[in-house]
Amino acid sequence: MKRNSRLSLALHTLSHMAGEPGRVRTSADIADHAGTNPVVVRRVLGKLRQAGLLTSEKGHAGGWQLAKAADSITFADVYLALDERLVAGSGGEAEPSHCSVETGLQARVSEVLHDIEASLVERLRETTITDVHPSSCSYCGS
Amino acid sequence: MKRNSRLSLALHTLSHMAGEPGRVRTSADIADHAGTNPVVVRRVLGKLRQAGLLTSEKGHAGGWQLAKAADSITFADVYLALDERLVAGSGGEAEPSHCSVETGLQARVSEVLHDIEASLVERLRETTITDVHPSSCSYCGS
DNA sequence: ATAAATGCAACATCCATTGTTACATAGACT
DNA sequence: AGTCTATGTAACAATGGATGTTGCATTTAT
Repeated sequence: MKRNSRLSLALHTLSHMAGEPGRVRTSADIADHAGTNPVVVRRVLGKLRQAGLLTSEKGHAGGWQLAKAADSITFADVYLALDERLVAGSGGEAEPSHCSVETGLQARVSEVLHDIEASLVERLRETTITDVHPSSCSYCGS
Repeated sequence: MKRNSRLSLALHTLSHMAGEPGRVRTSADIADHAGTNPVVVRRVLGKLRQAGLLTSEKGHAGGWQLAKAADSITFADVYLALDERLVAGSGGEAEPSHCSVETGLQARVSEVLHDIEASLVERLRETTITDVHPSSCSYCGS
């Protein structure tokens, strides 16, 4: 895994689940397929569960599963569930500065970044999890 | 300094220069005002010089100054000169994956991020360096 | 010559993300 | 009950990118 990894991992996993909705997957299985660690998987998917996109069951035969129809989950839902900010600096406020140039600057830049972040979310809202599942998929068997 | 720092430093410095175009500033002066290090300043401003936005002179009485009119320098020029990518993952290609789901996913996400990056640049193109210089500025005296 | 500036390389520090280990807890099966 | 397998979570290690720092060569005005 490298960059953008939380969002990639989340979308990747959800997409596979969309291809085989009934199947319960363990974090170990998912981690193995994604080339990462079960704890990392649980961290990421835990956020999706908090957002109501997934359910998890503990104990024997436990694991993870979609909480709702795949075509009702958009990329934006996933993105927002993860608290990611792909637009650097679009969250958080500018530090106060004694310099009026700096202050005015930050205000302008922040405004632009905030707008761009919003339009990113709008774009992500156009795609659902079902939109990316190809006909040939060795993992889910479809 | 914290995050977004290269762009902030660049815009901040250029804005001050816009208020007093004739004045030559050393990297030490600039670093002092911005609360950072002269070497960092030279690194950042060096990129702006490569892009033709600034000139620098070595030796005694050397320093930095605008290479062209402040109102002909947009935020986009500065942003592009720095090779920053404020939209994470919008640059670089996806790593090849054995998994077709992953591949399709990356393609979609990359497309969106690329578009968003482009619209960020468009937004930045709307503002020039002169647009952020306030009437009261202790540093440049204007 | 000397002083003052940039240019640049090499290294150190910091910080966020990811990866790892360990363990408590919960549920299914015998 | 007891065991096995899973999640949940905390604590810590490793990694990587950005920033900060030091040192020195080079250039230029005095």
